[in-house]
Amino acid sequence: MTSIGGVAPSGSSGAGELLRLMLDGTPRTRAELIKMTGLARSTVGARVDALLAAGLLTTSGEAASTGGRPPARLAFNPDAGVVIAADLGATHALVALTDLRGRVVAEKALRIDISAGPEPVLDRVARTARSLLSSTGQGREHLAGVGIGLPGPVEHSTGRPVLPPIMPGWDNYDVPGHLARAVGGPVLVDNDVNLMALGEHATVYPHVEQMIFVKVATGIGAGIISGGRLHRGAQGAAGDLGHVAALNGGDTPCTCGNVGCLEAVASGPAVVRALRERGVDAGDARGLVRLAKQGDLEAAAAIREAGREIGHVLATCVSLFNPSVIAVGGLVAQAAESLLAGIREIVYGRSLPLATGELQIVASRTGGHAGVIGAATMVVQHVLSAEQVEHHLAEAAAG
Amino acid sequence: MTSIGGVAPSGSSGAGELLRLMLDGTPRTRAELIKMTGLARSTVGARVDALLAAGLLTTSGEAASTGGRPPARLAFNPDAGVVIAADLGATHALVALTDLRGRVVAEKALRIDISAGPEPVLDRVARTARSLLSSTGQGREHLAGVGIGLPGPVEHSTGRPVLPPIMPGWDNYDVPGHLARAVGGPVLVDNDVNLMALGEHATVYPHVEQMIFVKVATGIGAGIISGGRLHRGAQGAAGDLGHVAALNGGDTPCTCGNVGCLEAVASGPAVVRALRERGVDAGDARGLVRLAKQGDLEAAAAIREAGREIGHVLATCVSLFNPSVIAVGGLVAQAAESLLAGIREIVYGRSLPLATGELQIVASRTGGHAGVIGAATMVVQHVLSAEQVEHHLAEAAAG
DNA sequence: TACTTTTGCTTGACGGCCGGACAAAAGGTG
DNA sequence: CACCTTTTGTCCGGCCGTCAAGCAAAAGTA
Repeated sequence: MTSIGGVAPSGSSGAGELLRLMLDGTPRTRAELIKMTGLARSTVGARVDALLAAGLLTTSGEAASTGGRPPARLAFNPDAGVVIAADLGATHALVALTDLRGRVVAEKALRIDISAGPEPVLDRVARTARSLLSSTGQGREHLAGVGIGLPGPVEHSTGRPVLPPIMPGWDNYDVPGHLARAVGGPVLVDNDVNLMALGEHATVYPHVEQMIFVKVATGIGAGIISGGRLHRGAQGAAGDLGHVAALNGGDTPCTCGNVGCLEAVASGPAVVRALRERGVDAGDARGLVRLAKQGDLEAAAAIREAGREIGHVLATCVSLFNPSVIAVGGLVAQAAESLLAGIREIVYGRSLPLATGELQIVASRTGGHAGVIGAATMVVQHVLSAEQVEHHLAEAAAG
Repeated sequence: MTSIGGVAPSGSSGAGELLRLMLDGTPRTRAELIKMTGLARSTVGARVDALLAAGLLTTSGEAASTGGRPPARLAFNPDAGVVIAADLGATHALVALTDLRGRVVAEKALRIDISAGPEPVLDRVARTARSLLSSTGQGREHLAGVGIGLPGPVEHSTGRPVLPPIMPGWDNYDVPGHLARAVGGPVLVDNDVNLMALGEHATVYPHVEQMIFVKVATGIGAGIISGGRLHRGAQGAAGDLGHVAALNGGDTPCTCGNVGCLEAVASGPAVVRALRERGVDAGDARGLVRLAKQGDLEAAAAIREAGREIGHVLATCVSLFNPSVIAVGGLVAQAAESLLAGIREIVYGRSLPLATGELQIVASRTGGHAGVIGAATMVVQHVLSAEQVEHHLAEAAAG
């Protein structure tokens, strides 16, 4: 397996591609793999051996015999490594340890102040990550990588925030360098909403090619899956729906300095404000959701009205993008019925039948964990890419 | 080269990938190819030989000597085959014969009536295609393929129109089957605006990853390039901007049955109508453009106002998509200054700096040929994909 | 017990790619 | 003119991955 000529061998083992077939989690027999890949028995046997030796595959019982020796079932082994996944907001952070399937094994919520700057915040995240690793008995050699979502635009290829509006001191900071030193492994960074989209897509809609994930909380943002892959845009700024002009935005001032932004009329704080003007004091967004869940009609109506405003923007997105699924998450989406009702009312009424015919508008199913699940998914997709697996196996064989 | 076991050989020659490097048109020496690919001299030599034998590469002079034998320059040979490209509108069609670079060699404009149904229209296109082939002395053996753009949604994988609003009788019609029988070769079909986006991208912005092409004519539509590839959407309905709600759409009735659509206030006919209400009769969209080019202030103002309406919708698209380029084409865009001014005014004023910082909003450079160039590009990208080239070379070696 | 099915392992063959070697081509230099 | 340098074009032996085929073992069914 060691490369003789020093040049990368072009006829690589191909075990990585075989592993990718198994990443959906369904166990398969060797015979099924032979059928799926079209490879020879001997080839599949050799690749399965390599993956079993690396611990990336395990045997999981036997299938029913059809008259002879029962075939052994092979399955992807999600415990071949662990991932540290973190989802950072303005005031809260969630740090989790997941398996290679993106399932949360252990987690810890932190109160943070993102405006304190990158060093103190990332140091606390790193400490929490190390304690999660040691409390679950995982050494650093089991760590496959670290994924982290930040509440602002990120240049994914470098892992650096770019001009984030609510993260003073973070602009162009080397997040991967810091976390690699403090925790280890490859470190991948992205915008938090992008990761929520990635997580929702990977765990709930793996076969959907086009979808939009909308987060409605303090801000409003969207993550876009195009052709089964995350669409990040030219500057990593795609999905920034918060500062689109709302239909009835009027002169409502927005934190961005402009007026009439969607975020100024349909975000959590905006709905709380609108409700206060009607004489109902919900306190904050959390209180708003509580009221709505208790059946308060005023709160439900206000949330539904926000849904309509969001729906007008999403109608344009539907016409432009033609997704099959719109998933809505974020704190306000916990009062899902009202919000979805408002969104659906406008989107289905306003878009063309061809685009809405097979469109589902649904609540997020990953709930509050969408961010960390997405961060873990991002790491797993990187680490278990065909090239990375080939590389790993080659090193294991050489060492 | 013939496959012994009947199974596709996985260790294929790889000449296709080498050809892909040459598709940008720049001539290169063998030494440069060796550096770029990292392959051995002998391997590059063998692949170049195969491509030279197939006519896909040609030698194009010598480079400067650095003291010894001057290296021979190799270049992609765009005359290794021809493509029939057709762009169909409601009343006009353009049929062209292009080389493998997408350059139009010969063309013919037709008056058609798309509502006459697929058979008579496609038969006329096919007759024109055959006459273009014979008049340029090209036999069917030189035909690499046929590409055709239709004014409605198309399921690209099957080449069948899906519920097209202005093409009665075309729904689910087997366009590729008909044209393959009547002309020959592989036949690829797509929406006309998608093809305009593809053509503009391939010929003017080949390295741009995210862009939007907007066509403003009788209707308004957009083609989207995401990650360097065409984004078609879940039902092939992506980019349908014409029936998005315009900001000042009011109750203006639209042909789709809804009110306030962008197409109802900013398309060519809509601007002509608005102008007539101000007492200026431009006749049709062509007359409108003529007036604007002659310096008529009323016409320019009306077009600019249409640009503003389009700009409001595009501002949302920019926030959602974060493209690097928006190219504007179609008949009305021939009065580019006024239209672009209106679009820029709103988009740059309304979107966030991060998204607009490197955004170019420009007029289409492919002009009236965008559609056929895109159709040709679609065929070339298919025919010269690595797999197709491998296949072609293998057959040539076997036969 | 005989048969079937699946696995694990081995063997011979083939094709792609590598590295090296050598001749030819084309220009510069003494 | 002879000689050197650089690059190309071509050939050859060898390595590696894959394939097809075969055989023994395992484990269940008839």
